[in-house]
Amino acid sequence: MALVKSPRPGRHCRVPEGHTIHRAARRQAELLVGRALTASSPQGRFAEGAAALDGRVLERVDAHGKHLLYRFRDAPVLHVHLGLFGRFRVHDGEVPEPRPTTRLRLAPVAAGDRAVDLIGPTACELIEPPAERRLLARLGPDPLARDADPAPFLARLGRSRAPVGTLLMDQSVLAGVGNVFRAEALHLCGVHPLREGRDLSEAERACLWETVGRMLEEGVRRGRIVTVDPAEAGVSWSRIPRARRTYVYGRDECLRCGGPVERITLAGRTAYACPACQPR
DNA sequence: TATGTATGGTAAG
DNA sequence: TTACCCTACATAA
Repeated sequence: MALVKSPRPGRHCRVPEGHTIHRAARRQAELLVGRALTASSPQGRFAEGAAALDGRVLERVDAHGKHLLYRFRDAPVLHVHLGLFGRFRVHDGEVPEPRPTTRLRLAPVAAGDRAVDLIGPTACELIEPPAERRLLARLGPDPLARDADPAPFLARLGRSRAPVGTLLMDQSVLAGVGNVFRAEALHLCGVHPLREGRDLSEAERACLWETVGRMLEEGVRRGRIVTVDPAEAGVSWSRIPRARRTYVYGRDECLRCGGPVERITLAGRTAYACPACQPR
């Protein structure tokens, strides 16, 4: 039997949850919106779509949960989802040759000093309005949206018999939460992931919404996931060591009480919980 | 060089 | 539930 080594928090922090996507939307809008863009697919799998976008003016970039929608003048909407492996490489100042795995490169026609590369996405496609409506219709409220309404989220939790750990990862219940935020929000609210949604108190459900929202906002500001309270860690945000940026995610011992962290597979992914801080 | 792992999601059985 | 897709990087061999 192989020794199972636990992932060290911070060592694999490139895979995106909602905050990464909102941050990317903001940054790319700064660099690209209002300009005619060249679009190319060095890797080749999006050659046709890139050709349809080439030369068009980008008008806006919207983030919904973990999904990105690029709106061009006189062209279909570009839908991007990074999935587990996808990432952006943003170049501002010097633009290197694209890597062979670059699915899509967007760059202003006029300026040769900036470009956005998309690598390894789960989705990179042009969609028509009906498909866009279907996509948005299957997403729950996104706490990062300006007009976010918690009511549908609270109601779904309140009537579901599914484990709350499964519900938090379900993008139709709540958009933007991934495995780290799931683990950390449940821990901060003292809720065990295996409890049924409908068994949570109103205060616990409200705590989850509020906590997830705070963590996502902090993630957008910081550009990384830090969920521990700096006061508790005794240092400023930027000085929290990598190994202490989460309470239970990826850890063997709870950062708060030192007790063992249990691992449960929920919604196909490893959930982390401290049975002492999060009783069943 | 090969293997294992990852913060995601979909579609098929 | 399972298989599968997508990529980069660390570690083992």
